[in-house]
Amino acid sequence: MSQDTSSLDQPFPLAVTIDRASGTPLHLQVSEPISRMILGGELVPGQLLEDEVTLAERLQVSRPTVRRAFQDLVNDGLLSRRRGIGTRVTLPHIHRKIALSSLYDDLLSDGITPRTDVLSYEVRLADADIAEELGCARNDEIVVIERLRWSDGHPLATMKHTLPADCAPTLTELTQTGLYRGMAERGVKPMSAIQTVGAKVASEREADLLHLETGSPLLTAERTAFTEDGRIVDLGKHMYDAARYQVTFTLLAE
Amino acid sequence: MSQDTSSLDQPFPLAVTIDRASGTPLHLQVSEPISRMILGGELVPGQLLEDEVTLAERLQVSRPTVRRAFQDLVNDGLLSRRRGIGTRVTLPHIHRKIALSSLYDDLLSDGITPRTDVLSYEVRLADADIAEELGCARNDEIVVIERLRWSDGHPLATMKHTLPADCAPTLTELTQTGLYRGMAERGVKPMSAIQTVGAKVASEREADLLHLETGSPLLTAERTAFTEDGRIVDLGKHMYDAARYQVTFTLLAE
DNA sequence: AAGTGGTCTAGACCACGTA
DNA sequence: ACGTGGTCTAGACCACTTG
Repeated sequence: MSQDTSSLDQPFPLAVTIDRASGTPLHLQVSEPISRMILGGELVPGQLLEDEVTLAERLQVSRPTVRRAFQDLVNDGLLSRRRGIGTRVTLPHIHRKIALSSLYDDLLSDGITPRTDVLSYEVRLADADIAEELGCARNDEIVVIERLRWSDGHPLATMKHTLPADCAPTLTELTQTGLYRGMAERGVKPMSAIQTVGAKVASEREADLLHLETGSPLLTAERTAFTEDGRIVDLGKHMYDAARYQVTFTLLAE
Repeated sequence: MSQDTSSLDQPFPLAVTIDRASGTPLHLQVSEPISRMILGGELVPGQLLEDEVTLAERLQVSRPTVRRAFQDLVNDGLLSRRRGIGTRVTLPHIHRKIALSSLYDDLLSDGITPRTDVLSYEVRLADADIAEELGCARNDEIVVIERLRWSDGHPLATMKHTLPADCAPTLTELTQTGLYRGMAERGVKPMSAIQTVGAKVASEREADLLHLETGSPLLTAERTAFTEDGRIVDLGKHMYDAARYQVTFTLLAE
């Protein structure tokens, strides 16, 4: 019977300290350490946390402040709360919502990958179709880039980008620092993107580029990236070797 | 110049009324009408809303209550707020986060689709591998179901499910009401799922089932569905005709 | 009955963007 | 200087779950 009262059911003594002199908001001083402990594995799924009243007293902050911190963590999928029950760390699969897919990684953090070749870099004028897709005017200057991404010594993906010329890095910047970093240096920061994933079989050209047989399966991704003010700053059409690349994400009911 | 002060920049006179007698929380009585107006197109992207102080006065509720309502809508991606600026309806592409993908639809609302054939329905005992994947014990009873989903008179997907026997609908229920409804009738409600999407080419059997040529591209989805308490209640392995099915979703930075 | 989270109030002060 | 949202407080009452 000594195992019946599992340590999971004992409120975890959260090692959180509040510094009222630091500029950071109190609710963040509460939520961030907890978030780190969960993501770092120090706080395991199912672990019960202190109730909000007790924690507020202990930290000498108001209850709404602790509530705000806990609620943010619930919205991030790290905690789950039930009235009359308490607050617990959610089950691990939910956490992946944070980590997201590797497709998401390459939205913001490329240039880190070991090798990305630039296959072509063209400056053109937008025709009617491109203008429509990019939400720009006809004959606006655009840049079309084709790249080949490598991983573990093998080609992993072909990536084709179409973007307004004023957002695009120069060819030199592109090869040296990556696409999104080059855009950031122009003050262009994608804040959201809508993405469609599908499948096709490799054409002869695609197979050549990716070192595959013609007819091999490819995972396709079409992504439209937006800045905060709604401007379209990148149209990406990518093709991945399906044998080596998949997309994982979490779905929540409701 | 008369167009410079666009109607978007005039605070929208929100038609919200508060009923303190109704049991529904005040913050919902504020946020839900706004949500409906945005999703319904009545409130267009870019529209400025009343500031929270004014709205709180007008509705005779406290400022934190209005804040709570607005913050929920920000978390849903419907509003965006900037200090010193105000609160505006976000740009339309963000709203799709709500609608999610059609893969998500068939997580919870199948049985609505025009036709789903049951190809096989087997009761087995879990071997070591299945037990591992399902998080159950070896030799627990499990049910393995194969189905074929149709759309517009053509087969769209093969769907294979493995689930604990006590979660599974009977064959009769399955054919009459659909899988997830049958599970719901057993009190089994999937609350979240983790899903991996990839691509492959059709084998001879898959091609036959889907009325395709061998070697046609297929979009694959493997989904593990969980109840709120973390129990695994469905392992799905699905294959879609890539020519007719894609997955769309939204990515947000940070 | 006791303990939990859920809701709500009426203030206060601050940081930021604009004019 | 002004108006906006961001943060914080110290209470209060309610609804749900468990012993």
